Amino acid sequence: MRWSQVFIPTLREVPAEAEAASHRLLLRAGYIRQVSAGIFASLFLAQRSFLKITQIIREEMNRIGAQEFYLPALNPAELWQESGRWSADVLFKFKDRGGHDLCLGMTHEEEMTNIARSELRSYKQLPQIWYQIQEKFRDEPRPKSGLLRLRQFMMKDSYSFDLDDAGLDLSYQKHVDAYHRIFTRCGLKYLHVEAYSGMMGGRVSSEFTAPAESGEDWIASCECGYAANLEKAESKAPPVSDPPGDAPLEPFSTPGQKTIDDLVRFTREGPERLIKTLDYIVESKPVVVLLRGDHSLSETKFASLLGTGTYRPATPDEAFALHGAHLGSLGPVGLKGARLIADRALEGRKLMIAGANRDDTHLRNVTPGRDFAAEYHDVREVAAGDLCIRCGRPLRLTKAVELGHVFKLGRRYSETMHATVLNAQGQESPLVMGSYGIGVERILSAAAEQNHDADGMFLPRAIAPFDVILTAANMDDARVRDAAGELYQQMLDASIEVLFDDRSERPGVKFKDADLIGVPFRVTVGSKKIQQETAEIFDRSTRQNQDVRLQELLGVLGKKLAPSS
RNA sequence: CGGGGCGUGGCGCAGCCUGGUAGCGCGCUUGCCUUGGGCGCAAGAGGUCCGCGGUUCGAAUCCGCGCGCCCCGACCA
Repeated sequence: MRWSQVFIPTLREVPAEAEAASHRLLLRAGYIRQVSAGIFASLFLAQRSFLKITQIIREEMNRIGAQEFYLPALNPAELWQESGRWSADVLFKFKDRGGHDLCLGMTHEEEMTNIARSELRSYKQLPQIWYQIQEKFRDEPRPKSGLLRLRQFMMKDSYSFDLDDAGLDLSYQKHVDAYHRIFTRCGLKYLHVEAYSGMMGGRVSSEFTAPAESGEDWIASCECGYAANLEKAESKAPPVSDPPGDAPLEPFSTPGQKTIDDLVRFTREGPERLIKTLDYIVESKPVVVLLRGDHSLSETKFASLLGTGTYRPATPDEAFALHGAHLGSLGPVGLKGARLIADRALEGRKLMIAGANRDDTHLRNVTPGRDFAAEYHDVREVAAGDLCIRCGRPLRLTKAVELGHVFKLGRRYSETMHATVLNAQGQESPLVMGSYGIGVERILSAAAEQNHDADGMFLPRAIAPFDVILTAANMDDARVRDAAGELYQQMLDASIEVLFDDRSERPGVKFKDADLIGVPFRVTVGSKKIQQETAEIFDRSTRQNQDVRLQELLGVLGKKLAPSS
């Protein structure tokens, strides 16, 4: 391709709305333009990149025996009403001219299951893995960060159908293997982490995430290999020492001391010596949660434990009705009429401080187990400084972009949608399903996040729109023009994907653009060096410049391109 | 959905407080010049000042109501 003939609208200045690095860069480099919140047009460079990414995905999916489909995004309401997801508020819904309810698919469990149930009859047809690479639509409450959270986006989603759990385990593992190959081939730094499955999800799920500044997920990881999404991550709190011996409960006056911070100042005890009492109303019943003063509740763990997402913090009036005291003096001792859940970090502790359920009063020497009985569960969010549950070393917390999610769905859809096959005994048996997604735009965004500097991007070769940019420093110099033209032809003949910058711009402009757009190598032909029959090969990621004789250039370049191909 | 910010040629911004000719830089067009890191000179083109309503002799500017976009939080099958 000749730059003079293609559309690559690079920007010198950054549009004000772009904050995330990948968003800024992809705009400036002329990859994308925004149409509306969370809706982007992919221009020439972006589309080239996406085609490379989807090709890698396709090859690796095909390698595990998955079959590519193409399904409609436009769905009748009935399908979603049947699965129970019609009420999802991120689902785009509307009516056709006949007044029929329709929606745009946000994933394709319903459609895939629908095909499976009407076509799969026998266990002998299993296992099946079906996938597609298609647009998904989600009415996100808050689209953001360029291509990182979109309302319309491209997703590879696959679905496995097995007769039993053992089969599902196998299909799941195939996907995990394929995903490792996909993200490795895309040249990304990534982590495979344990994930929270969501209220509607199955039992097991894990995510592939790319550490990046603009990521929305927090990942806890350890040298020993343990890694989990913060929603799911478990940890040991560093040990805390309580006073020795034993002592009876002792109320003391704490006028006006309401928050943990207040009490820390007032009592001169550390926050880890306090018990934090939180009241929730769960499906109209009160649930009281106890945490260490310096810990915070993980709402996903809490919801997961409750088995429902229908809960809210209690109002001050409701808390008063339950405890006989106002917020700020609540505690577990003597509490009746509520389910009492304590975080595991309180197990085995003693002589702590908690609210007395009397206004402006707290209790000293509160000892879990002796002074109140609670169910112990892990309900707190991992905090900086916590230790790995496997090996005891300190956990790292990293921001990351979720690239892919693999789920063991089990029978959630096959049961609600009656998708069964006959097993070897001739009995109807619900299909055991898995679902597996990859966000295509997020791969490009994560690569930009991970591979950029002040001047622009240096994308991994496998997903960069071109392998090489051939820069003719001065098109008015006939020797330069001829030599560059010849090199261009040689590269085309060698199947190197080359963008020939033949514009009659000043060299500075061309170098700036070349640095910006994410092509891994630049070959520069200039007036001075052409007289020595040499040109330069510039490695964008390392910024190493190398003079190479013209007749050797193709060979040297070929070697540089080879390793990652 | 709560909090904050912004909306003025393609992009980045000033003007708004204190109402009276719509401006600057970049980009774009043409000519000259220059040619290894966004060069210089000159001449141009390009604007429903987000929309609607109100106040006023007069509104980009003041008031009201909307809409859009960004950020933080909530949410995220």
